[in-house]
Amino acid sequence: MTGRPRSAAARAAILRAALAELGERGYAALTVEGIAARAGAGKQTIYRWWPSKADVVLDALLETAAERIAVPDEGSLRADLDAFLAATFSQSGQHGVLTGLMAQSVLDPAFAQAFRERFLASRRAALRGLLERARARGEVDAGADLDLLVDVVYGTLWYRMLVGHAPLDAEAGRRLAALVTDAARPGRPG
Amino acid sequence: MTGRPRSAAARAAILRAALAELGERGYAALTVEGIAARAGAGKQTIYRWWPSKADVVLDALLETAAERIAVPDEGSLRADLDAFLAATFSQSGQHGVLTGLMAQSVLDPAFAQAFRERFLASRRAALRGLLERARARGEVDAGADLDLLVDVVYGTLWYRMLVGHAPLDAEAGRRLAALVTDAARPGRPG
Amino acid sequence: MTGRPRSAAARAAILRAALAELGERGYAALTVEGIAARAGAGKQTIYRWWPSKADVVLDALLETAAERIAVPDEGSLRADLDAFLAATFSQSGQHGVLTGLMAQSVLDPAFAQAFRERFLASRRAALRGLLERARARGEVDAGADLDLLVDVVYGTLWYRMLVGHAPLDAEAGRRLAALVTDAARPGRPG
Amino acid sequence: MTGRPRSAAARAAILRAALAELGERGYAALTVEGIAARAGAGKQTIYRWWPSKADVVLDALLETAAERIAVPDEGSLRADLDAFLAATFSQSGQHGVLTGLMAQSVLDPAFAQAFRERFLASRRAALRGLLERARARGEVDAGADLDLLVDVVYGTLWYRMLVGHAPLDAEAGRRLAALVTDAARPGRPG
DNA sequence: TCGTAAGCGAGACGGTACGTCAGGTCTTAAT
DNA sequence: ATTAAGACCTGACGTACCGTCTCGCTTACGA
Repeated sequence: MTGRPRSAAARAAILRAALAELGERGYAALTVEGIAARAGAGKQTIYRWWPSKADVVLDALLETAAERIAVPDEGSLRADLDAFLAATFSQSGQHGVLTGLMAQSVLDPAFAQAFRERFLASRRAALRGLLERARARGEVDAGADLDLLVDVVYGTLWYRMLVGHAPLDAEAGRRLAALVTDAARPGRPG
Repeated sequence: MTGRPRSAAARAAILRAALAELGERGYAALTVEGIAARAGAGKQTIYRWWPSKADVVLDALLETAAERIAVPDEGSLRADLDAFLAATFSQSGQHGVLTGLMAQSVLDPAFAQAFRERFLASRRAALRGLLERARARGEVDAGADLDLLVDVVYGTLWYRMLVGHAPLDAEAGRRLAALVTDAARPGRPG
Repeated sequence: MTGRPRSAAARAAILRAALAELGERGYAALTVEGIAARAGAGKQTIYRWWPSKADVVLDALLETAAERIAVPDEGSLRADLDAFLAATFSQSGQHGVLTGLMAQSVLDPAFAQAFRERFLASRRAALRGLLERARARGEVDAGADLDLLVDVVYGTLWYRMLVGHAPLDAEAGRRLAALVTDAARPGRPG
Repeated sequence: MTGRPRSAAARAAILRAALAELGERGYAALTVEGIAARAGAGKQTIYRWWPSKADVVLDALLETAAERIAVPDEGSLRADLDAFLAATFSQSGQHGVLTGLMAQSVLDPAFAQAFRERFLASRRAALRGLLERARARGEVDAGADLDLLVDVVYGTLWYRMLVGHAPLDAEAGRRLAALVTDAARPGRPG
């Protein structure tokens, strides 16, 4: 009736192997066979629990401690945005993984939903919370479209990550923070 | 010594087949074999002239008349941006193709360069030209980071195209145009 | 310390399921998983008691009442052989099972021994007993190689079952009985 | 229109590899992957030309020079049969291959037809030709069922090969030859 | 004008990975 | 201790495409 319970060891080994393969070979070269072989797991065990290799990577990513979202509270919108973007930009080692997941999300609608709901949404919520706090302090126009502001910030980040035509460094973060702070200020035209 | 020249018919048939497959099956299901079969061409003919299937799609896309970039000149930045975004958003039928190419560009660095230089660059240049005209008219701060503004506009567009969490309609275009116009206005803090 | 005794119900369900699968799908498609699923038994229960799926089938076969060996005693060798072959041929519904077991016995030496000792041997002994009785009556040459005669009879049967190039009907039985009766007669050259 | 022609080298390498794997591991352990790997061929190349691994083995077997059928002509039925059986028994190294093919032929009807028509039929025809010659010489009863005689000979051989309960040596060949010669003699009862 | 060099459709080739199936082993809770 | 359930590792299956390679056949140049 009950059956053998799922092996936590196998799950951990698979997630660990996925990250290792990602690091060594990159997202494009990732294969289910490779992950299974490195994890000492059967392919079936992967297919039993994850619909695609991208879901494995997503789970692995979400379990990484470094993935915790920093929500700064510096007292002013500008300082908060600076800190938020600096924290986000500092994880540049994961750009390859993130863009790989975004690519997969384009190619596989089922994964797109998981990616949106389990990864992107929490980051959007964090940034939105930051903006809402600023609005409560009167730093953001009461009628501002906060979702659009979130999209402007993350859109610019993702666009540069994906296209790679411009740097994602501290200076870029400061300029983007300044632009957004200004665009959100009270009294702007609607 | 010269040999038989390249067949324009084969080239056209291949591009046509690529677009047809794209339309019927979507980017993820695209295969070189499928394109060749539908075009009545040999696979070798494709590999002889294009390094990857994404390059075929890119060529096909660039040859589409609808792909011509509209660079409006309405007399004011706000009106120009409105028109520019409206024109861009109206091509929503191609979102699947565009996001597919972006995905491919993540997975294949060689294609990424082609995509950046042959597709994205000209669109960025068009938008930048629009902003430069506005700056010459005094509608944009002299010290504004025009490249950042371009990234903000295209970043937001691509982000919404890729994630699909928010609409890309006329209203969204107007709000984005308003935000950018305001952020670029002279006298804003740096 | 003795633990739960073997479940007769499980054993019966497994044998029943094996026969049912055999009938519906044929020997080649038989799987331990399929038998277990249909029997509502665990795979382990099968592996605990039978070394291979063929052994399950062998047990199932040996338990079938129809499998009882008819050893006729009609008073003459010819009549006995006729009856024996007629009885054997009449079980033509089991040809698929029998040839399946013979195939398995080729592919698995461990099963081959079980098949030989638990199934084939008793049938050979029955036929040999029939011939010995005939020899005691003087219908068979004292120096005849009874084992060879048994092989000739069963060899011809199995060959036709396996190859399927010629019928195994009443007429074929009579001809074979006549041939063997004649070949075994006293006074034949050695 | 034509396409690249089939590679004779690949075909030969595959047949050679199949025989080598057979010799080293036996029929039961034969895999398409193993054959492909040893032949340095792609699996698809095997699947393109042969419906199953057994068909590969059959082709390999038919190409072996040692497989030529010896049809002796010694002047008398008894001597012919002795020679025929001796020649057949001498190829005992191939028993494993032959029984493997017979097993496959039980499990796969499509292969059964190929095995019957391309392998068994020619051997049956050779033996039948030998018996027909004897009948023309008056050594075989005019009304004898030659097909039954062929089945008796091959049936006995196959039965001993498959079951392995009795030797297939020169002495066994002589006894079988004697039995068949006697059973076929003119004037026997019908 | 005619050879020849390259392009062309076709399709076989060696590979890699896919997602599935079944094998035989193991680990639970329940009996 | 045995059972049903079912997860586990293993290994082979047959398929899909990859990118390369030969074929026989055009086609247009240039000697």
